[in-house]
Formats: sequence, structure tokens, C-alpha cells
Amino acid sequence: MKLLILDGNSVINRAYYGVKPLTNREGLFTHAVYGFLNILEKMEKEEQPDAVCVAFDLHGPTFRHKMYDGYKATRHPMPEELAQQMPVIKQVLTAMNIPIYACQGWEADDVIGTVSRICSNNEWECVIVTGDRDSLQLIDKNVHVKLVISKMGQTNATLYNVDKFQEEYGFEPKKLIDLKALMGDSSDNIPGVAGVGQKTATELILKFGSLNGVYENLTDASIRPKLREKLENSKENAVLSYDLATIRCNAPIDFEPKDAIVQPYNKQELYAIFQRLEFVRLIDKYGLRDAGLSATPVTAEVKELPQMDGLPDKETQCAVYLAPDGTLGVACSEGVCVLTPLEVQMGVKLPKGDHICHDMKSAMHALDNIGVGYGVFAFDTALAAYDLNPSASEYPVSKLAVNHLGINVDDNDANACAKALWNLYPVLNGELKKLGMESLYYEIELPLCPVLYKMEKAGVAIDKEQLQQFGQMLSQRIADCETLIFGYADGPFNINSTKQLGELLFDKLGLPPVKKTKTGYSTNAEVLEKLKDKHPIIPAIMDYRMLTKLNSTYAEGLMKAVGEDGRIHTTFQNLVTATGRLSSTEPNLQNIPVRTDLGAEIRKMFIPKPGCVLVDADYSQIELRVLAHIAGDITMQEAFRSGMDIHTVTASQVFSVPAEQVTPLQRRHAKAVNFGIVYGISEFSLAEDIGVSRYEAKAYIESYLANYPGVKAYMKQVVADAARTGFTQTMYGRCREITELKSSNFNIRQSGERIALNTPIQGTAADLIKLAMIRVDKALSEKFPDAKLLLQVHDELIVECPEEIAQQVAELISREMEQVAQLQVPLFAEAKWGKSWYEAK
DNA sequence: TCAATCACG
DNA sequence: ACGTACGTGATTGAG
Repeated sequence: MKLLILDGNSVINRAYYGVKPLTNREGLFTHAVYGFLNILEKMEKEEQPDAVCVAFDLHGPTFRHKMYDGYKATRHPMPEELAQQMPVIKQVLTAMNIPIYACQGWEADDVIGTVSRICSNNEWECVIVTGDRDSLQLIDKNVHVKLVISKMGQTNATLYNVDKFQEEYGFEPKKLIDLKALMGDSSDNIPGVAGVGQKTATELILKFGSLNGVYENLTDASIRPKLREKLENSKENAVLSYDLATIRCNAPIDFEPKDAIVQPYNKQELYAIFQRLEFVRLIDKYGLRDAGLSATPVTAEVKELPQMDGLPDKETQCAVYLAPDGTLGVACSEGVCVLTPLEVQMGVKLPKGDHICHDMKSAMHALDNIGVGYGVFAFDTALAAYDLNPSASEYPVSKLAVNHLGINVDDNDANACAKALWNLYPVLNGELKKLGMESLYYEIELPLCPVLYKMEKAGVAIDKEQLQQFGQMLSQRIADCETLIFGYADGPFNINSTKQLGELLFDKLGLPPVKKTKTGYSTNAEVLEKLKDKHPIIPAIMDYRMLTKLNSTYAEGLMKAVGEDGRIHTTFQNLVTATGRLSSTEPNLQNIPVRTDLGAEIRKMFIPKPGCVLVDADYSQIELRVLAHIAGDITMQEAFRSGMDIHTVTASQVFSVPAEQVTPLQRRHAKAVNFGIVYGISEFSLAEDIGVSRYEAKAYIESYLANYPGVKAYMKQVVADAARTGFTQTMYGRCREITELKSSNFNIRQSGERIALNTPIQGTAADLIKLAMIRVDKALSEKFPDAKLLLQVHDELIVECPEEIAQQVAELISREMEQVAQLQVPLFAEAKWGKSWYEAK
């Protein structure tokens, strides 16, 4: 039988310094715990022990060193980032059912010595894992030591047994104490004999066998007079050192090897801890996936459904789940069945009913692709789960089933997932209701899905030829730029490599480094802007960056995305953002260039189909208007009601000048403050952004808040509410949990405050435009069925319609957008149209 | 897989 | 004393 015992303090120390720092979102450092678990796992794998335990030091004085005050006085105190991980590793070990041994007044070494002695006496083999060579003195025929050495991020351990020790040191393991008594150990404050180092000490032990042997033979001819003198002078120290170096094997601990026999983990506890530490990979590695279930006790009633031969024949509600392999699981009150892809394709149709699905938009595409034109669904479990927690990264049925039902299903199993959906529906619906999100869900989120589906299916037409030409022009200019840059650089290099570019600019050309990143020099646009007059290579690099961005991401990227129908079909992600916005992927059509002239050319390639135009309508200052409304700031509301430019009005107030006398610079600064307020400003960043001193920036903000007292009060209130409840809410009840506010880390907490401030504003704006999309889509299909909504870019909608009705459609869109809600400020949306996106803007 | 960069609102 | 504005996605290089 074999027992593995880890020197807890030593191993976690190795892990702390050997693994690069890592924190979870609360700001708790976690890397030492992570590294510890890696070492533990590796050792268990290598040694295959029958029993495992860990020894720790306890705080407070230790018996062995009490008599020597110098001990520990000069040791470095444990860094805070490690200290905070000590209780965590103990929790982890407890959850793993690995016993921890420690003893007041005794060191971990002594505990290990005692445990190893007890093992040895019981004919158990004992393997000690430590980074500390002291423990080698414990080696005997049953006791071995694995010495952990970490270098280059890799941790390796060397096994020492009696033979290996003898080979390396030339004497038996116990004599290590004698060796240390002579040579001392500065890291442990063991004095030893002054002037005797490892070499002399080893020679003496080899010759005389022990410390006593040395002192009994002081007169021996082989000891030169100088050494003899040192030994005589330090005799007292040597005896003391012997004592200090001796690991005691009689600590009063209650230990029997069988106590440490490997037990199954407490999966729920371990899951909860790993979840907190964000050790996602370890959750899988330790097979804890299904443990999440009971971690959050669930009271949901799970109905067991019988297997059916085929679909129900009468009109009934069903839950349908499309598995990745194309099979369709169908569950209803009568039972559950699975249709193969072929059966689905053959036109086996569901009876009518208010069906439940998981990710309606994807389901609509999938059913459409296999020729089953199926309409809208009455409930979408993925969407409900997103609204309940928009910060999760994904919403697979397996996770929802675990969290809300306490059962375990495989996402590939159509039968089980259909059943799970059937059971999830009442639970998720109840939670939406409980949190006041029913109207958000049923009036905005759910009806938006078919609208998004239609938009994705419609796609937007691209002028491929013109895009091709634009790409060629860019390639030519990129080549010219490259030649120029290599000329200045005195040779070719990879301009895209920030590492190589940084070395060229700041090492070779000697330009002053403006900013650093964690990996080296920063070479971003802001830095280049500051350096542009210092060397002619800089403007060339700025051009190169802009041109390659346009070419790779837009000219080439968009070209690849054009479908056989000559149109680009983006995917609008409605289950992704934490604030409730949509996002757009493959390709992203929400970041098509507009701010530079050359970039805006790309918008000329987005065209309507023949005979049509693109109508583009965008909200004016929707976020600031939402702020004026939610904050209830009378002054800001009045500014919007006056119809004047908000940035000019703000400038006029902040700088105390009449609106007509506001300079363009003042307006620009006021605009930056307006934006900053929405994002949760700091004076430092504002100063950085507009290039004024921190003091000026501070004065701007103070003046701003003095003029908009409602905003000031709101900022305070919203953060306080979020800190109290842990959540923020939009006007329509959309929630977001903000765990950052609970962090013990100041920076993370501050970031949480900014999130708390911004999310209701950004989220309410998102709610509004989503609702507007539903209204626009409905109004268009009723009045102008030839007009189609194609794109949404956060505060902007793009519609394709026949040229003849452009005017009417434009009026309809902007009216629907403006009338979407009655706020305390008017909403304003301007619509224009043209033969390309560029022209319509 | 992560970091840096840059495109958008 | 410290770090520094919210929310996204695509491309590229480096380990």
C-alpha cells in the first residue's frame, strides 16, 4: 500500500511562482490553486497511490524553532496574492475528500515526518512531495521523496529513494541533518559552522560519518588547524543547528494510513468551488459536469414522458428540439418521439399548436432548409435563458436542464432534449414572470426572432465587381506602402507583427516609446499619431494599417461572404450581448467603415436590388435621450425638447457662454463629456481623450454635473441600487447581474460601477430599437409588402424598397421609430434613401 | 488559444 | 497606490 503526502506550503509556493498570475472576475487570484492541482494530479498519475493527504503549516510559533529567535524573522512574508489562496486550496482539498494535517506548534515538515514514520512502521510505502530538500532526511526503505522542480513553466519531480540519495550525496539520508548542522542554511536561518560550506561539510561527513564523529576526531591529522579552530568556535552553534535541522517525527497528530485512503470527491462542493474560481476546463477534467445540477437545488417538477410511435395526431402543444445531426425530437403531454432527418424531409408535419423550441431563429432556418416551412413558436427556451442571464456565454439544453431542472441530458440526444424542453418551459416562464420580464419577453424578444430570421434570409446585395476593383486598388496601394516602409526600415520585415514593428521603431530607429502593453511596446494608432512628425516611416505605417484593414476585413472578407444570390446573409446574434443589443457575425455588418472617406467607399458596394433603393433611418442621440428620460433631468430634457444640438447646448452650459458663441472646440469637448457620462467617466480618461489636463477635465465634469443635477443624482442612485441588489434593469425590465460590484478588488469594483451606469442606458436603447423593428416590420408587411427590413446597426435600420415608394417608406420607418415609446423627451429618427448604403446615409 | 489592433454604435 | 470610458467581431501573429 502506498500513501502520497504533499508538503502543502512548499507545493503551493512552487505553484504560485511557477504559474503566471490569474484572477477570477471577483479579483481573487487563483493561479497558485490551479498550479497546485496540476502538481497533485501529476503526482497521483505517476505514483498511483492508495491514499493521499496534505500537510500544512499553521500560523503561530513553532516548537522546533522557539529557542532560536532569528528563525523566520528574516523570511519574506507571504505575498497577499498567495495568502488569499491558502483558504481556497484547503476548501478544494476538503471538497476532494483529501485529508489535511496540521498541528499547532509544529511545522508541516514535522507533520510529514510523523506521517511518514507511522506509514513506515505499518509497512506502508510513503511518497513525500515537496520542493524542499530538507525532507530528504526522512528517506528510508519505505519512505521516498519526490522533489518538485519547476522551470520554464514545466513542473517535474525527481524521485529519491535510499540508493538515489546515496548516489548523489555519498552518505545515508539521515546524515543530511549532520551535513546541515555543519554547513547551515541561510534560508532557514540555521547558522551551522561559520566558514564551513557545502564542500567542506560533505568531506567531513564522508570521512567521520556524523557530526559527533567530527567532534570526536577534532585532533585528526586530516583536519587542518584553521578548520579545527572554526569547528571549535562554533561547536555550540553546530549542536543547535543539528537540532534545528532535525525533522521531528513525533508530532501529536491522530493519523492512521487508512484514514487517507482515496475517497470519491464531493462533486457538488468541488463543482461550486471550481465554478467560482472559473476553472472551466477542470470541471470537465474532473467529470463534474453533472454535479452542477444539485449545486443549485431545484424544486422543478420533471414530468416523465412515455415513448410514442409517431407524432400526436390531434392539435396539441409540442416541444421540438433539432439535434446537431438533424434528427428532430418532439415532446408533448402524451409522450415523446424522434423523427429522422429523412422523415422530417418527407414532410411529416407537426399538428398546429403553440410550440416550444430552443433558439427560434436557428430553428426557423433549419426547418426552412429542409423544406418544412414552419412558422413562429410560442416559446424559445434559449431566449428565455438569455433574458434571465445575459452574461452566460452559451445556452445549451444540457446546461439549462442542469440549472433549472436538476437533470442531466446530452445535447446530441434529441429525445432527451425534447423532454427537457417540455419540462423547462413552465420553469423558465415562471422565472421570467417572477423577475417582471414577461412583457419584455413576449412583446419584444420573442416577436423579434421571426423579424431577424427574415432579415437574415433576405440578405443585402453587394456590387461584387466594384468590390473586386476596390480590393485591387487597395492591394496596389498596400504594395507601394510596403516598398516605402521597407526603404525607411532598411530591409523587409513583417509590418503586421507588432513585435517586429516595435523593435524597428523604438530600438532600431530610436523613436521614443509612448506607451507599453504587457507584452512590449504599443504601436497602436494613438501612439503613431503622436510620433507622426518624428519620422517619415510613421505616416506610411498609418496608411499601411488603414489599407490592410480595409482590404483584409472588408474587401476580401465581404467578398468571401457573398452568397450565390449575390447577397450577404449575416447572422444577427440575439443571445450574446450582456446589455441586450444584437450583434452581427459572419460577416459583421455592424462595423462597416464610415468614419474615413476611403473606408466609407465600402458602403458604395452595398446596393439595393434592381428597381429598388436602400432607406436608412437612424435615431438621433438615442442614448443621451434615454439618459435624460431615465435620470429625469429637467434641464437635459428641456435641451432635447428645444430641438437644438445637444452638444452645443451642453457646451453652452458647461462653459457658460451663449449657444451662438460656442466654438467648435468647445462643442467637441462637450460631446466627449456627454459620451463619457454615458460610459461612466473618469477625469483621467476624459483628459486623455480630448487632450486637456486632468484638472480641466475634472472642472468640465463638475460643471456638467452641476448643470445636470438629475444626471448627477441618477449616477449615484443607479450604482447604489446595483450594489444593493446585484442587478441593473432597463426601462423594459431587462436585467443584468453585475458580480464585479462584489469584488474585493478596487479596479474591478469600479469597472462594475461603470457597467451599472451604462447598462440601463445602452440596454434601454436596445429595447427601443428592437421594439421599433417589430413595428416597422409589421407596418411594412401590411402597407408595403415589397419593402423589406435588411439590417440593424444599433441605432439605425436599413430597408430595401421599390424606388417609387421610397418617400412613403422613409416616412413610415421614421414615424414608427419615433413613436415606439412616449418618453419625457421626443425621439427623433431621420430617414434618407439612395442607390447604395453610402448614398442613403 | 491569447494578445494586439481596429472597424462600428 | 493604482489604473483608467460602455458594448461588440474579425484579422493577424506568436507561443
